[in-house]
This record gives sequence, C-alpha cells and structure tokens, in this order.
Amino acid sequence: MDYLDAKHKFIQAWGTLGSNWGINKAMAQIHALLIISPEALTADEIMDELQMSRGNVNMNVRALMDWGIVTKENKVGDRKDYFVADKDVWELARQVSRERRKREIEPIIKVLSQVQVVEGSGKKVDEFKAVTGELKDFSEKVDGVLDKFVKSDQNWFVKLLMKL
Amino acid sequence: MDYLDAKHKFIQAWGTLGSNWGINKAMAQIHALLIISPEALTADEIMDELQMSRGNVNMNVRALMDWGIVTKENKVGDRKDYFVADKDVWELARQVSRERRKREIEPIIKVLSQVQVVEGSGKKVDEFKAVTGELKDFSEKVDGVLDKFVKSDQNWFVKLLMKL
DNA sequence: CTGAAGTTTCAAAACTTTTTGAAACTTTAT
DNA sequence: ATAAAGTTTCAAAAAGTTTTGAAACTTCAG
Repeated sequence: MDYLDAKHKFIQAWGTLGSNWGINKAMAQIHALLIISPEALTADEIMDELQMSRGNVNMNVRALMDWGIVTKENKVGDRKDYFVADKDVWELARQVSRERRKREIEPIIKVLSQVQVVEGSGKKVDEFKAVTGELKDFSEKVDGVLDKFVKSDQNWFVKLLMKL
Repeated sequence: MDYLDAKHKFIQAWGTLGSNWGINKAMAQIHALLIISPEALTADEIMDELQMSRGNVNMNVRALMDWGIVTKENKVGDRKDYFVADKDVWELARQVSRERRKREIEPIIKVLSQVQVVEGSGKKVDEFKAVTGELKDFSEKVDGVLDKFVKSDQNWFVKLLMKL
C-alpha cells in the first residue's frame, strides 16, 4: 500500500470511528491528520489536505484544543498558527477519558443520584429505585476506574493487563 | 421528587447519554422506559408513554433486540408483542461492550493493521508507521480488556476493582 | 375465505448537525 | 495611520439523521 492511500484510509477510518462515538467527523479527521504529521500544520494546510472550509477547520481545531489533545505553536518571524497533536497515544487516551468522564459520566451519576430520592411505594417505584440504584453503583465503579486510569501512567495499565 | 418526575428525568437523561455516545435518542429512551418497567410493555404503551410514532418504536425496539438487550415476550391468548429489557446492569454493560467492540473496535484494528504495511521511507512514512503502530497496540490492548470483561461475570469486575 | 388485529416497511417531512464563505475583527510591520 | 496577513464569527445552506404515518403485509379466529 502506498503512503497516500494509507494516509487517506487512516483519516477516513478515524473520522468514522469518531462519528460512531459522538465526535464530529471533521474534528476526528483533523486529529488524524495532525497525529500522523511529523510537522505542525497551519489552518491552510489542513483546509487543503482535508478539503474543508476555513471556518470548519478553525472551529474543530479549537474543539481539539479544548479537549487538550492539540496545541498551537508559533514560529519566529511567522504570524501563522501551527497546530500539533500530542503523539503519545497513552496521553491521548487519558485525555479523552478525562473529558468524557467529566462531560458524560458525571452528569448521569448526578441525575441517578437525584432520582434515587423518589418518594412513594409500590411495584413501579420499587423497580425504579432498584434499577436506577444499580445503574448508579455501576456508573460510580466505572467512574472510579476511569479516574484511576486518568491519573495513572502507561506502566499502570500494562501492569493491570498482566493481572487479567 | 415524585415518581413521574423521576421517571421523566431518568428517561431524558438516558436519551441524552445515548446521543452523546452515538446511540439514537429514541432507542435509548425506549430502553430507559423498559428497564424501569416492572412489566413487559407493548408497542402501543411505548408509543403512548414516549409520544412516538409506531414506526419509530418498531424500528428502535428492533435495534434494541439486535443489540441483545431487549426481548420480545408473548402472553397466552394475546397476539400483541410485549417487550422487556434485561434488568441486570452487568449483563447490559457486557452486551453493550460486546456489540461496540464488534462494530467499532474491530474495524479500526483491521484498518490499522492494513495501513501498517505502507511502503517507502522518509520522515512522513516513519511517523505514520510509528503512530498507527502505537494506536494498533493500544487498540488491541483495549480489545483484550473488553474481551475479558465480556466473558467475565460480575464477580471478576469486583475483584478487579479491589486490585486497583 | 373474510375480517380484525397486529406488525412492518418506507418515502416523505421534520429536525439536527455540520459546513461554508464572506464579513468583521485582530495583530503586526512599515 | 495604513495596509497586509491572519483569525474568528456567524447566518445561511447543505448534509445527515430521525420521525412520521399511511399502506402493505401477516396472522389468526370465526
């Protein structure tokens, strides 16, 4: 397989994976492009490479910076912004876990806690309390694991794998 | 909080969580309704409760059955289909992991393997191989953990938590 | 066989999200 | 102060997804 094919295939696949997980395709593709690029890229280079408008690139590059997985660089004597993705896959996974935990697991735990205090009795209420209670326990366990993961180093994960 | 408020709040939250994770909101809401319901429900009851059309309910109930987290029941002397969600949260998590692994992790591993065989040399190709190689290793590790999880019982997970 | 009850399908409509591109804004050099 | 280069914003358009509802289909009882 030649480099261009491989690159396109990877960018496409990463975009699709992103979409399936609720991440904007453009955002995932820009990330894919940056992560395989040995050099920092400008907005124009990204626009050109991925055939996207300036506005779209700008918006999604900012989202990536928001997630903490892409940073802006500057070169002396050049006013353009250059973007780089963190190349460390472990760091990427940690950062993504951190963000999704904050944005999605924590809110659902909050709701599950709130609805736990439902009053009254009867079959429906009992079932409701039982199920939401279990979901809450489970979510908290997952949250705990993610928290560990987020605070860990790569080594921790490798050691964990050994134990399985 | 009274039961109806709690129920609506939970259904809404579950729908939102679903959307964030690439699952159709209607599908997540139907699942939410079924999982807290002590009785199996008919399509009409779901339509009524969630204010959705028959087509929408039918399509999403089928998707839930496809995922293996909802089943159809029948009652003697009644032609209607009754739907029940599995109440076991661990089983739910396992089933969801199994499906997403099959649908999303495996395809990306496949692509990462394919693009690994890129030919040629130079900075770009080297970087590409390095990064996609690391992503592949990482994905395979995650895949392995999920595989263990999918094949495990609840006890395994609790023991694992102890080790952390 | 016929009709009633239930289920499924699917094209069109509604809705949501993403993308564009041009205008406004900011920064820097002269 | 001006102009050039770059960046950001945002309303409108396009694309994508979900939902509807009515028609087609299936199954069963009489």
